[in-house]
Amino acid sequence: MAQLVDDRKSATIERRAKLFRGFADPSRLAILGALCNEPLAVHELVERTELSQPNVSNHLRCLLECGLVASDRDGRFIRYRISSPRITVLLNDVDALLDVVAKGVEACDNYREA
Amino acid sequence: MAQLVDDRKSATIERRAKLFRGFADPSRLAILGALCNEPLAVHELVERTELSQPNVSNHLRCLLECGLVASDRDGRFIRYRISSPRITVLLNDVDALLDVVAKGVEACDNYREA
DNA sequence: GCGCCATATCACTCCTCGCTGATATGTTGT
DNA sequence: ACAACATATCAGCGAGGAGTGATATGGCGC
Repeated sequence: MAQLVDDRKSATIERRAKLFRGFADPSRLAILGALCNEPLAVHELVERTELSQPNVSNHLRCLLECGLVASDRDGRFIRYRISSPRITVLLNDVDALLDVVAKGVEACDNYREA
Repeated sequence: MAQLVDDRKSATIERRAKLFRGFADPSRLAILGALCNEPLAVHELVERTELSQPNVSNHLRCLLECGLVASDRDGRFIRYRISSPRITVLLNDVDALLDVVAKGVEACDNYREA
């Protein structure tokens, strides 16, 4: 039983970690940030994020698989949009937390200065 | 000016990404999760998370530098606590988002099955 | 002061993930 | 059907970071 609880707990933690990893990349954040304003096609995302096209496509595939974005075909374009307003909520709360800890986060050199 | 805006925007993105990376690790999530309930000393965290002591200390240093946790000396113990309730808010947001996308996240194999 | 416990630090290895460059698939007009 | 554009896929490279083991520091009681 204790084991069962542990398993459930760690399963939750693993899921959380995996979801956080989805957000823990500047390229994906740039894409999600752009999509929070309006749905966009891939080539539009390439323009705005200044990332390479394969790079954007790769990230979109990941985000799509994870269910963080959805896609609709529109002629030869494929238009992507965020799948849930909860994503926007999450990003806003991160900014709120950054209001408090931004200095520390920037100073922390345990991983590379972005 | 456009350049300035770009710089500001990308600086925001980099900060967000760095903060997300802080949360994007099962060990740190286990530590933060435990601390959300009550302040704990290092050896207590070691017991509950079943991580090695150096490992816990390393993560705590990082979390401390980032300002996500705070510490108080208490005799020979050092008691750690989360620094802001916004962290709890953020973790709740993630769980809320997981309610929607959990299946997709687990299925996504672009990064390793936690 | 000495041993003990609590915590921190460091060097090292391994693994994961992001980016690139080339190429494939698909869709639309003519 | 062909040319042009939009998007997806894949192999390979390179870097960042997590964990371990050994060791150092620091406070406490006897």
